[in-house]
Amino acid sequence: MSESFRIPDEISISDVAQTAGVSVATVSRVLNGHTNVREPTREKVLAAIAASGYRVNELARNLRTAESRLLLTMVPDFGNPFYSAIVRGIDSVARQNGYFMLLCDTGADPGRERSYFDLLRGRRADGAICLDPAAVQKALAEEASALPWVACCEFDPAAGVPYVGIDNHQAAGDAVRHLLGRGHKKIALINSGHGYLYGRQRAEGYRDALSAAGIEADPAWHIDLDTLDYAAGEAAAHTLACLQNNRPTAVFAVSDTLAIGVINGLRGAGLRVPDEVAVVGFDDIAVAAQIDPPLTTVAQPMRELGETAANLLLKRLRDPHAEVPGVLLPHKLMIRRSA
Amino acid sequence: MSESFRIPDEISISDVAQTAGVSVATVSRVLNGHTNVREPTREKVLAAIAASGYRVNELARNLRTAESRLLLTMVPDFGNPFYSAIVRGIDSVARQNGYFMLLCDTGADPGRERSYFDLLRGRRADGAICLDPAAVQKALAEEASALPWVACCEFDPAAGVPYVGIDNHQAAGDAVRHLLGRGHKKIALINSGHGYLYGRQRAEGYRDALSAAGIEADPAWHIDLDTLDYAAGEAAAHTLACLQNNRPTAVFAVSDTLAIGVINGLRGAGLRVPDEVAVVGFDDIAVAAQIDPPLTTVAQPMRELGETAANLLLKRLRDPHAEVPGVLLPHKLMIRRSA
DNA sequence: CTGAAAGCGCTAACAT
DNA sequence: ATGTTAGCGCTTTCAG
Repeated sequence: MSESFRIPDEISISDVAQTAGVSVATVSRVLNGHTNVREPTREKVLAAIAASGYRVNELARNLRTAESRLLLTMVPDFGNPFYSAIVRGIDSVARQNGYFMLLCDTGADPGRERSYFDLLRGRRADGAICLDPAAVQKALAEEASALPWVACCEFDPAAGVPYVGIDNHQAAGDAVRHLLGRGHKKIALINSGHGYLYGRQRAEGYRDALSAAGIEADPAWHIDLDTLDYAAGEAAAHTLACLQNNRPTAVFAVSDTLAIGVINGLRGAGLRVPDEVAVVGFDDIAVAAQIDPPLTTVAQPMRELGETAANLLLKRLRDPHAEVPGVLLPHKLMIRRSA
Repeated sequence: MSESFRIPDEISISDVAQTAGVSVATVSRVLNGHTNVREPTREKVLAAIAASGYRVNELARNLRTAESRLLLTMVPDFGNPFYSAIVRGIDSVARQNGYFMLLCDTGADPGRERSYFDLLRGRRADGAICLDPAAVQKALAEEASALPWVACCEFDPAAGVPYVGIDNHQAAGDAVRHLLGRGHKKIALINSGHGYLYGRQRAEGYRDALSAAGIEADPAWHIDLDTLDYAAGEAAAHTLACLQNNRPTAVFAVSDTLAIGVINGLRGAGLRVPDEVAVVGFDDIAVAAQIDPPLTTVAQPMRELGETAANLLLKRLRDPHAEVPGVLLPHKLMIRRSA
């Protein structure tokens, strides 16, 4: 089972030093690739390491060097495919720069988010990227503002935290104008809860595009949801379908998951998409192009969003005093068959 | 470099001790909730902590206590919704037991998986749950077998690593028998690459169910893919659709993402589901019930899978010598409209 | 080129 | 009840 009751890897640098017949300093030098070690010595050390199966205790190293080379990414819900492409972008630049990226699911809960920020405070991670709702971020804005983190997708430009995202107001306007261009005048909005900044911005974009066209929306067409589940979208569609006398002919959902649920709900209510009701979504997640009819939606540059966020963070890590800008990336309307 | 440039939170336990006029031991005692501290003393310490904004350096604490209370979960691709429910199960039991769970995306790459295992070796995490392909796990089986980890969904019963999963052979058989029961005799199999154990097991389940019914499958109906992308399923559907003289009337895909792609591809080829071709998937991800037609699929108990994996790991952490069993959880065929 | 020694921030005996 | 002290395993001056 085991040596004589010590688990195999209780070997420390001094054990290695001893069997190699050198000092711990020398072992440390070869461990870190320092050049000032004579070849024979280095080889002795390497041999001792190999023979013992020694592994650096990163905890000790991190304590000494005061860095962990770990980055955290916090998402409100990693069940939402929207985040995966972003996270992959973050991961790839982190990796290229010698960092590990670890993902945390906060469930959009301030308490949980806070606990992950504690990993930062406790020096167990060097920095973080937060995709949580702006409201959640705000909950710890003051106390966390000194911490090395950046906001992605959701951000408060006034918070003094570096961020990257898109112009949601404009993007929502583009979606609505596309619907307008197809002759729709009765356009519903299916939005997420008020915790999300993007929700407020897209709602404004929707409203502004409508009023610019001289159209006034029926309040009954404006539905606020507290989740982005498919099921929530489905339920919203039923609500809309029941508006007998004044049913909208189009709906703009602020998330593809919602939009997909809406299409399903419409189908359940016997309404055909896009003939009777057109639907446009937001994000352009992978499955959006797979469903029937393929979803017209506003594509976010997900991978670039992630890469940019990671680069901003890295920059901030290199120079804590650097002015890190907020950046907005371009979106793009993907016209498919649902609208 | 620093000294005069110290960032605000360079405060250590001894600073606190000093301003509180006590020893570091006492500060440590109140930090850890030990009872043998007089109330007035405790209050002095608490005040000093609050005044300074002091935060425990977890790195130092971890080094001293030799545990990090961090758990790692490695997935081959967190873009696949199948994993999110499992991960959520893991997360919740980890949290209940005072552990943080952090997610790693290995991209099914042995090199990356290895680097995450290094976090374990370097004592930066206490344990891990691995959902990677069995082949990837195997790549480091020997060297990693001493490490505290468990396998989830993908596992090699002979590897000596605790695991949890389902009976893939049986589950695939159930799917195929359902198709058989509907009168299908020409049933295609769309499988993932050979790296996945579940792929081999489900292929066998498929074959066995078929031969038990006295049916021999045309080799052209057996398509192996090297990804689970929607697009791959779509492409496979086209291949199948082109089998003019001997086109299958049903397809069993080993993943819902594949099945959804297949349905889309079939539609593109002008074939109606389920009338002309029936489709059954595997996993029962959230979107499976949303598409048209709703997908018939084999549901895995995803959340329980995750919870069980976490419990096995925790058990192993508590007692490294405990015999931790392999466990198989029940699956369930969800009959919807696609087959 | 190599070693001795200090110390990162904390916890836990061991004293008092 | 509180303080003193010895490390956890490592990196890094500072000497030689």
